[in-house]
Amino acid sequence: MSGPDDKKPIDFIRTIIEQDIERNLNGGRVVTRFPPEPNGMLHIGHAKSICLNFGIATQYSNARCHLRFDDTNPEKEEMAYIHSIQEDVRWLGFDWGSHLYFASDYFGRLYELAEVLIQKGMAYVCSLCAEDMRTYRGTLTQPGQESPYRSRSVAENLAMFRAMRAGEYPDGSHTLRAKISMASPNINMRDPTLYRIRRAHHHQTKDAWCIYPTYDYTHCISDALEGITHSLCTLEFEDHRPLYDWILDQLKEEIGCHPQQIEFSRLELEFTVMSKRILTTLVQQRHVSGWDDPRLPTIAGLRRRGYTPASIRNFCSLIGITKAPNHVEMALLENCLREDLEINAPRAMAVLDPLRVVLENLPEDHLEELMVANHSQSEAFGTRMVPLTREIFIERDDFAENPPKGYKRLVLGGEVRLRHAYVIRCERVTRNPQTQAIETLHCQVDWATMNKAPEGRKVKGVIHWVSAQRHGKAHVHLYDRLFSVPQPTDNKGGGTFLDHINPGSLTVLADRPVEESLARAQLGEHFQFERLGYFCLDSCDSKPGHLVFNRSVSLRDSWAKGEKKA
RNA sequence: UGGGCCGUCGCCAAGCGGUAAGGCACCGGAUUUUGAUUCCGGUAUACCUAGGUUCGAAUCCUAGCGGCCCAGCCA
Repeated sequence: MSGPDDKKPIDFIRTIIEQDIERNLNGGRVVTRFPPEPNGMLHIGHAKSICLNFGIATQYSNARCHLRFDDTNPEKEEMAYIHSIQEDVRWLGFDWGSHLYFASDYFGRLYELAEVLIQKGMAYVCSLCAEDMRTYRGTLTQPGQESPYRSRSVAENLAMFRAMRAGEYPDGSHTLRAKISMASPNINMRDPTLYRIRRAHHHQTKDAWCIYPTYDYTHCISDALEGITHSLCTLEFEDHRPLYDWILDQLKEEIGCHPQQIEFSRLELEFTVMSKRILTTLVQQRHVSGWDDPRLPTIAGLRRRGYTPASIRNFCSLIGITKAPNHVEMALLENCLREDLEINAPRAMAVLDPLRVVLENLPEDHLEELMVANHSQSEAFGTRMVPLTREIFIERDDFAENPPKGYKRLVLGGEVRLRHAYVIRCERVTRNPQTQAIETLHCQVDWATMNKAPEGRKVKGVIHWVSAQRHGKAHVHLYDRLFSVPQPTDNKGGGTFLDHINPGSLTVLADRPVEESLARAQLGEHFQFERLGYFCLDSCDSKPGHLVFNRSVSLRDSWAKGEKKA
């Protein structure tokens, strides 16, 4: 791995870790973990966490990072996500080596430790139904009430918990709860649930269990069993830290390892959503084509859109790690991609809105095979052949009848350079007799201008083109932001995120002329279509003979910017 | 309104008592066969506000103000 993402920034978490290393805490070892729940696909917010956790593991000498599936809720989880998550982490460029774990690996140990808690009088079986438990919990401002089952004897608790495990009770009839304090101002400490009865088939443990441990009980113990030193999570778990610590404190003799939980703020990106629930809704209600829809901030979507692992890693490095709420602009992400592809994408030409041009001083059968550079800054990209013929296509907005001030492209009677080829002059236009729309431009090439500046005048404009007689065809997908407002989930004035979906987020252009060489493009391969943007061959819809290009990101366009202002 | 957390340029973000880094965005200008890239230059007397401590405060203290999270047998 090389590139800008190698510059490791020092954030408050790394500062803590470096202090811990210096003080020889944990024998100088650093063990982190990335703990996804397999109930959806990963998104750019997860990438932030992945880059943090795995980044730390690669950066310090005595360090490693585990991939652990937090699979304690079988009803919502699927095997398919377990595969896609691993694929995404690997694609981002990270490796967990042999350290692949499942929280469900620890179900046996977790159960034993629950009995230990019961024996210590620190947990009890509660027979309140869900609704009653909510009432007993109290509110933000009022303390809760103790469950009437709170004082069951150790023996009774043990017997009942064993019966729960043995399947002697119906789903939801009892829970195992920690005995902490119903008066705690922290609601998470008001006797939180540790185990619930759920007859659900688990993707890993199959039907071995009918009781499942909760996140709060499972996570801290899983961390401790794996010898995690720094358990990094997002801010919403800050209120859970006292519980994380409480459980491990009770089990000090049994486990003897107490990882440090440190929280950082989650990533918010403008004009999109990061909530798994909302992403799932968008997919299920078909507002997008699937989890890998190129408009989605999922790793799969970004990959299909044309984002590169390096660009995403660089982005994660640039946004930093803090506890402050942050809403990062899309422009930063886009810039990271441009920065990568500017150096790494070969160039090609395509015309998205074609206007026919006849080069009248070329013979009908003119065929000039131009060898052009695949990258004007780097010879390593080699060359390709681009055929020049009498008829070509140029971009419709590269010609103007009434040019705005400062227009550098083609006008009637004016000159422009055809990229990699000659300077041409536009002599006249012909129109559609019905609509009066311009149909064809009639131009003359200046033979003296191949690889040479024209004599006695300056030609400022350069436009791209494709032969009308020898070209390939491609469908081109143009993407815009999925939502029309910066924070689609902020609905203070009523409504939902669905009200902010941008109806113009996808534009499909069919059968556009592209240069012949693109027929050899590989799935997922990146190109810069000169003067237009970066595109990548769609890994899903593209087939041999049927090219589909996704626009990953447009080029910067200071002209369009000025135009908009005028 | 109980508890937890946060507040430095339009957006991220350094800074940890010695006089406001950097990136993105934006605005100029140079070079350019991509109006791209590259290159130069500009952009917070100011760090939520008000007091205080100090020779000196974004950094320490006090009081306010604003924002985010928490009442799943979700994670």
